[in-house]
Amino acid sequence: MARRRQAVTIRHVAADAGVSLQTVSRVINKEPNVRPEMMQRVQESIARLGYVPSIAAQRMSGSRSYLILALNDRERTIADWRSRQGADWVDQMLLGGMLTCAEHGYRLIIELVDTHSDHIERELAGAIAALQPDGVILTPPHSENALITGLLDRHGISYARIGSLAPGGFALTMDDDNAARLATEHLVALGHRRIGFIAGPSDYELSGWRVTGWRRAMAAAGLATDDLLAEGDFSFASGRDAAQRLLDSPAPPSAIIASNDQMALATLALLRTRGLDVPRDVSLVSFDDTPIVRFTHPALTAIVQPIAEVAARAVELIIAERAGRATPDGPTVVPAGLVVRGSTAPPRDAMVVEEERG
Amino acid sequence: MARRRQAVTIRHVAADAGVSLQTVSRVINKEPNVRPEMMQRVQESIARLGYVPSIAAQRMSGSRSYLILALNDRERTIADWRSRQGADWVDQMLLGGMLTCAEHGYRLIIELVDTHSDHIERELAGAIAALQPDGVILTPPHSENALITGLLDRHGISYARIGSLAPGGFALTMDDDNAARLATEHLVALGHRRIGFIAGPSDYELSGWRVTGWRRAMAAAGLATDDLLAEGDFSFASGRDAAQRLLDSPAPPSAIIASNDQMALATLALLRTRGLDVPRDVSLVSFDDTPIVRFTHPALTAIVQPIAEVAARAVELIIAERAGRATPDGPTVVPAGLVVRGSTAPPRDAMVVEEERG
DNA sequence: ATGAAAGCGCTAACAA
DNA sequence: TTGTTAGCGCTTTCAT
Repeated sequence: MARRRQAVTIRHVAADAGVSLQTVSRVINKEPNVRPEMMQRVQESIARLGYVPSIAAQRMSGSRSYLILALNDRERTIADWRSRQGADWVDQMLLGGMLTCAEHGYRLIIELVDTHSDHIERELAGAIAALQPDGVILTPPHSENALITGLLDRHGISYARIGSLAPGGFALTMDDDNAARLATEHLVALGHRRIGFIAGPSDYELSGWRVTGWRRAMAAAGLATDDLLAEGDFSFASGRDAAQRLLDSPAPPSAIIASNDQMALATLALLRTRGLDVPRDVSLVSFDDTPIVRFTHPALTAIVQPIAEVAARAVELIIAERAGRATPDGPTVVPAGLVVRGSTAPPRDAMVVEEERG
Repeated sequence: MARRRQAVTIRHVAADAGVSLQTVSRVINKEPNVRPEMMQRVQESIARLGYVPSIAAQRMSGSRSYLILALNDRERTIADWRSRQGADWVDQMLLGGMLTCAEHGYRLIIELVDTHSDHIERELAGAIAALQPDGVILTPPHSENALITGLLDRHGISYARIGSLAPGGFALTMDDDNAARLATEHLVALGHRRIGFIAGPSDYELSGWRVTGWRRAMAAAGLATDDLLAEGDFSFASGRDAAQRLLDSPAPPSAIIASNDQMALATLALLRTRGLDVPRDVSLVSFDDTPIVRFTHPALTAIVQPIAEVAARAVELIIAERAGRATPDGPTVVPAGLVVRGSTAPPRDAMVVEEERG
């Protein structure tokens, strides 16, 4: 294989336009101090020759690599891919992040990192040394990882943390407390009074926010939350256990909100096993709205996480900072939504009351 | 932002080990002509300093960028991501391709390209100029695109074509004809004699292979295929139309094989609309085995496409070629499998016969 | 507002 | 087997 060189370089453009390399560079980088007529002449040459700057060369001399790294948990991501259960977190990140990158001439590279802390610094340091990314997007459960943020701070690489409100970098959330409130209010409006909540693990900061949202909405409706909270770890098995605890309590809930899809599916399966109908006997709301919850029977009412949009915003923040544009001080909150499907209905007793009335 | 430089460069390593830059370079690239003791000394320095070569610099001087591009159809990919129907093609590509890349120090970058031919050359030429990838993986329907392969040939970039048997680059298939044969034989073994086939669009070469596999298996079983073939374009709507044609024929099939999941789901929905039970009245087999077909009622018997493995093999072929290792001449065929679920059963008449016997 | 020179980190070609 | 030299394509100084 011959040594591969750039077909068209800045040199060709400079020669074609009859200007110096610098002028071309200035045009490429939209720098000031170029007369409009010069700029146009150069841009015409660029278009005519089909010139595209080499990212490698830009990185070599300048400070930009036009690369943004999206860090995802290795174990969980690979497990999701292998199990083919329809989790589409990475796809949604790509949808929002990659397309937004493309708009600005950047590329998004998915990078998997081990949670195990021995590896994490070496791995990330290696990726940084190899790629010299202009920015890094952190996703749960790494958004709060001080080892990671410390490393990035030391390297002067800007980063965005999805699902975090901590200072340092750009914090973005998907409005978790509000989302839980939405789900709770939906059930309250249907007439439910005992609404159980299956929380996620506490190493995800957003788990707490969701509990808070549920608690607040319950309190606002004058409802108690004692004995109505169970914690899982986002896995199917833990969801089943949590649901079991809720259902076995002296006064079981007439509706359950699960903090993610796997735990909601586990709850659905358990309810079916016990001969309980959804939504007639128990209503069920899921977080995430990954593809599969549309295909269960009944399809699940779910909180829609705006993953694509939050990824897009994260990219925009990183690029804006590098471009020297103003960026917000506080966290960016992208609102979540609620999709009502077949798994929520008025509780049994409420229906009886209605029937008695009628 | 300060001009960001490499923290540890080849220079530091050379100084630390007391050798020349070139010797370090040779060790990094596993080149010959380095004494084992030298090599070890250098490797120790590399480990101690935590040195990782800059991909940008490697690309600048050498011929390798350690980047592999995976080309996917823009429109279809974005539609899949947005619709959140569980299509996990990209995930499976990442699972196989990215992890294999990582093993060899490469990175996989997903690149979306427009099918529209005006754009395709400019876009790809731009991506090549910007990234100078060491290899490109083509996926259907671009695997056979002469505009693309011509451009890659001219640039001397090695490429792999998934779902193609054409010469030029590395051809890989997922054993489509055999897969269709498997599905057909499964139905034949259950006692079906009229097995309908919904083909994919003809711009996907693999559509034809699947039809061939079905035809051969039918012929081998002594069964006719007249009036049992309908063509769709992989979309839900086209699947419904095709299923309609099959079911409205004078002698409708007792089993249907659909060339992808969307068309299978459409067939399932149509059958339900017509009050036909799956699998009691009609058996149904899908291609692809994307996540959702496990959650339909009944779950669908499906051909499992080894997307991850074929992506892994594609990456390996590209890397092997660049490393000067031997590569196979012919196409690489990765076998597909069949997962039997609830959508296939003996046909009604066969059951009647059995009942009469019993 | 424009240009010339220096060098980023690394490897290919050549020399020793 | 090892080291030296000359760039790769671009952006940063610093001149003009």
